[in-house]
Amino acid sequence: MSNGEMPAEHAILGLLDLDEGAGHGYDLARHFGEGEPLADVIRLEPGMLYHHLKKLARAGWVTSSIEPQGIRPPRQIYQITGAGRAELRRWLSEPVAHTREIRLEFLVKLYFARRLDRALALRLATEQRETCLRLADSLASQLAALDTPGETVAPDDLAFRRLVLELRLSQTRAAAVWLADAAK
Amino acid sequence: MSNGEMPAEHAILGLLDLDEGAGHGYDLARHFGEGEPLADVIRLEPGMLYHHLKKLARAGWVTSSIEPQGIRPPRQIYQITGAGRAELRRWLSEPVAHTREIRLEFLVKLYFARRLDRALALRLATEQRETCLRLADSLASQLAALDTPGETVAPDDLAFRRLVLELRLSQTRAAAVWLADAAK
DNA sequence: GGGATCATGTAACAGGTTACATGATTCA
DNA sequence: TGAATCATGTAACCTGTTACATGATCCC
Repeated sequence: MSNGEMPAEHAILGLLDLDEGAGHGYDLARHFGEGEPLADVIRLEPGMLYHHLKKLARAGWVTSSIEPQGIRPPRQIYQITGAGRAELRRWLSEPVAHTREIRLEFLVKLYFARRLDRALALRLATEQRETCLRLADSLASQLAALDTPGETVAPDDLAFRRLVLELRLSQTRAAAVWLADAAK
Repeated sequence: MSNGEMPAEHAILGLLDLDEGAGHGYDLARHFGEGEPLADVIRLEPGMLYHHLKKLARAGWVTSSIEPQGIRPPRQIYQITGAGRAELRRWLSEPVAHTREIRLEFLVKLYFARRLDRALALRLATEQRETCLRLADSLASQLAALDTPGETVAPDDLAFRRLVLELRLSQTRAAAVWLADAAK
């Protein structure tokens, strides 16, 4: 679990929290469909959604109860718990560790932080930017270290390594610039 | 399978092709270990490596034979086939479709293209850059379309959508700039 | 004697995709 | 008559991660 902290599960928690703390699967699924802002960021098929709801229940972050509907099929109503809310806040307050996680996980965090608590969203974006800047520094020094050779490396390998680091650096810097804007 | 065309399998094909067309699992595994240029780009644990070798054999891209070693355990020697070489070339000549695939899949392509055929590497990087520029155009026009409102959207949703598109655009443009350098 | 190296894997688990099953109801 | 909506899921499959199993030999 080094990598990626279940953005889908937390998105479900976030949706429940926004929607007065309760909802059912079919209803939640609509938020991931065509035209919804979250659909541009994370995809979630019904199968996985119901799977995640059960996982959240096992973790104690939601509870469920059945609501009969008369003619229509009965609904499983999921209710976010105190522990669920605490977990959501914890998750929303932590920036992601890697540049590649910005596109999906960070954007999901940002979406919910913006609706739940504007100040939290600003703090999140600011800290994410600082994380990126630290990463950029590290990449820049790795790049510099390539030119002061310790062992002899094949020149072709060296050129390729430089390309890899330059790509990572440029992506990370671009993210930092964008984050300065997102933190407004 | 909309997404990502098995970079690990193709990396194995590429290693076999570089190494006179043949090799065994343990030997291939070393190329993904500490300090190797590919290790910065793609991770491949032994378990998955052996799994991929069997898949490649089922696809007809490699054949295998056992080489007894006397005292040491016998080796499964894998040999790339004509079909395997053709598949490798096809894969190496196609840029990736999405910006997020540049970091892993495109870099693997670039690594092998550079060692196998310099002209191919330049063509690949150039076409990848053009793909990125087209994507950037599309994102820019989606951004512009946000300001000419068809339906009424919540202003908060609109701001979030703009952020998402701006992030994708900045990442794609950064990749295009880097690719101009990589195509030299 | 203990750990690294050689060499090939299996097992368990986590996450995700695609497709399908059910069965009533409303709408064109 | 047929499609879409409501509502919940299962099944099969693929990719990937972590950890372990085997058993000899080489090196400190």
